[in-house]
Amino acid sequence: MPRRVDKVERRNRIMDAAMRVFARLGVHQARMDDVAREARMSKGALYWYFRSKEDLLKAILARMFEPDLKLMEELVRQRERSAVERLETMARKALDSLPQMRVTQALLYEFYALAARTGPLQTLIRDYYRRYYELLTELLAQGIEQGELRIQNPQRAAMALLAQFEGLFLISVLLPGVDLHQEWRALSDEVLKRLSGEDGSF
Amino acid sequence: MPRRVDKVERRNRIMDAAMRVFARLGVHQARMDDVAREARMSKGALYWYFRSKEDLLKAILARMFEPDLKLMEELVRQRERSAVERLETMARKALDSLPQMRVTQALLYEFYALAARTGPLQTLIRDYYRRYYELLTELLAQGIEQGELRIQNPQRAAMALLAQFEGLFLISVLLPGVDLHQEWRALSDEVLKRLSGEDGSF
Amino acid sequence: MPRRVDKVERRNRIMDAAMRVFARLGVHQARMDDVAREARMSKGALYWYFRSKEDLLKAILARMFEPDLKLMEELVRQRERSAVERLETMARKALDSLPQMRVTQALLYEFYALAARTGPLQTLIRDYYRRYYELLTELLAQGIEQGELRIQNPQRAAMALLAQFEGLFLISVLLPGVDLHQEWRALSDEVLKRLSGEDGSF
Amino acid sequence: MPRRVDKVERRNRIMDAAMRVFARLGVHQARMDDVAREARMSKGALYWYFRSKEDLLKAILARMFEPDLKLMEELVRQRERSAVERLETMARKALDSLPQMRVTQALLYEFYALAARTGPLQTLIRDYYRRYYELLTELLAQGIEQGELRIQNPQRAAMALLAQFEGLFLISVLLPGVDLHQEWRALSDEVLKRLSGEDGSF
DNA sequence: AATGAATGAGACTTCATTCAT
DNA sequence: AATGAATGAAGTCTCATTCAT
Repeated sequence: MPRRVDKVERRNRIMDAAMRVFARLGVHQARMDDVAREARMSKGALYWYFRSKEDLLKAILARMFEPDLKLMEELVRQRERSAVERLETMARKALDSLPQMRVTQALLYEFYALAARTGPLQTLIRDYYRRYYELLTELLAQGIEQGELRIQNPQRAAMALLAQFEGLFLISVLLPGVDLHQEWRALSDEVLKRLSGEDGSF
Repeated sequence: MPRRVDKVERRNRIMDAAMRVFARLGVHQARMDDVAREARMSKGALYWYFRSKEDLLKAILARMFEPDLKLMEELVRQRERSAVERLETMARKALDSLPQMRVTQALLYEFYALAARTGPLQTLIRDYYRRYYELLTELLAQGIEQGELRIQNPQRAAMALLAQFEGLFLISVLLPGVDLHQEWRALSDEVLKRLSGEDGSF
Repeated sequence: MPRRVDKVERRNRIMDAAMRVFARLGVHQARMDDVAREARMSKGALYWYFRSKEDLLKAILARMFEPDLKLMEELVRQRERSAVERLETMARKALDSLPQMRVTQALLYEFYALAARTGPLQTLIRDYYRRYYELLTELLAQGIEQGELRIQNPQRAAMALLAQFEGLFLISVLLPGVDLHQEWRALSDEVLKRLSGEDGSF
Repeated sequence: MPRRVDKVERRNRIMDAAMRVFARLGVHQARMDDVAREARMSKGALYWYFRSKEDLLKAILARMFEPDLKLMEELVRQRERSAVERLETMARKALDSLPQMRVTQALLYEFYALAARTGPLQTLIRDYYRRYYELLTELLAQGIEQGELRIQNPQRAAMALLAQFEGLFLISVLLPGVDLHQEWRALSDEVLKRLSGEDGSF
């Protein structure tokens, strides 16, 4: 009767620790020793659950993106609901998760840097992002179809939306004084108004 | 009489090489050997012109940001010109430099990742960014003063502008299909219209 | 009443597996994990039956050499039989075991490499080999005594015999085309003839 | 004006050190640190001259085998000389190099163990050995042609010769008391006699 | 008796930096 | 000014062994 451990819990614990360490020191500067110490395990245990540092990084990436994708997929599926309402849900959830995003923001930009460079993670990150973009486009298309949204091109609108939120997020890193929470809410409100508004500014 | 080498030219050559290498491989993955080879020098020579890798990185950072700051400072100084015109100049210059930005985009995100993380470069990057933000705010303030711009808060408007352009830039990395040049122009046009427009959407 | 496992059978199973793995990968490159997998046990179980990897190796070594020694001891004891006949028996048994030797040939040379190097296994291997040599010498001495063999010095003859067979065996590793079985038989025949022949070429 | 060093001398110094260390501890047990210390260099310097441990091992292997091959090639080329005389030269040279062979004997068996096992060095070692075998065969063939040697099959004779000398060499490892020098000379004499003798015992 | 998990010393290799010329 | 060589700390990963159940 061997020692029983919850493999999933173990992997999550390591990923949690690694995210903190990676965010603090940067993916490359962080050593596996640091991760091990943060996870209160030996280095060897890390390698019991993850083949390599890169493997660990990929798992973290997946775990970061998948909940958002899941939410979007769910929202896109709810065709009976109004598109605007669903966009509001989305915006609210994003707002709620902002506090914990702060922790991983550094890590996120690390990932974006990786996305800009040919390498094993580039495709992965871009694939996640593209999927998110496609789902958002579909949601907007549904809104147009239902006559709720006064926009012409759901693809360009989706892109513009992503750009604005990503931009705000990035700015909050570069200009530390920015009150991300407040600006995010303001942007959400305005954008939702414009999407359904008559001026068709998207 | 020994030939005096042009120290500035030498430093620039090294920085050019380093930027290419850093953009290609990432700051951390790139070795000083790679930089030396790209610059067609010995590794030792690098250390004649730069104290360390970090020093080289800082110099590159400075050289990347300073022309933009110089331009902005110049524009802010030209109080006799219309603010909208000066913003147009700014937008056009940015558009012109887009092609070469592509090359160093990866490097830029590397810097942003560094900006998100406590460390010696964080302050430096944020300082540059803050300075740019302040100058843009001042330019907008001049526009308000001159009655050209129909916006309330030049600070928030500056932030929104930066966010939108940074956002678009980032999106173009994450969604490879995006035609950055075209989108950038479209965004510039729209934003300038909104800045001076009656709806006060900023 | 708990089922008692057969310790000896278990140890043999592990040794069999280890021999295959060691032969395939080399003693050093082979990991205890590999042995465990080959033996269809957990790694922990290995350590229930063997104190350490070295211990396992020693046990394998013993099990490889002892049957040959047993046979030789038995033959030496059969003083009533003709020496030539007994040598023939020996040669035939060796020939019969050639096919399975192929499997462990790599391992054998690993052992010989160890025998050439100061270390815990050196003495062990040399002791086995010396014992074998002594028994062969004794057998030859009996043959001389009985007037069957026309050789002067049983020690040198024993050494020469061993050298020739070991040499052939080694050559068959280094020159893959060699038909070991055929050459071995030819050598046996010739050597037996020369041992009892008139020319005293040993 | 950079520091000038003799790269060849440097490589040789490292190889000398590595041979001593490998022979003493075994290829796998020996660490690159050990080699570095023995060569009185830093570990980094080792990697300046050799890409990897395996690379170093290959270079050593080449340096061990090539002089013997060179000698054989030279002898085979000297068609005007009697084959027996040339074989005598060969035997004498081998005898002369015996003392230093002692040092690398352990290493040699390490190599033979590698030759018995699938891997990057197997082909290399076998190729050297095969070349040596072919050259010896050719030399014997010349001897037959010139009517000096009374043997039928130069290939089998070459194989038998190699087997006998390799066997003796191996035995001297396994039975430490053997006087290798004396036995080697005795074997050489006898073999040369038999090669040219009338009994055609090869 | 046996297992799956965990440990941690240590292996090879890399690379920013320094040195001798 | 510049070079090729050298250094050595540190990084990732491995693996014999031990542990808790």
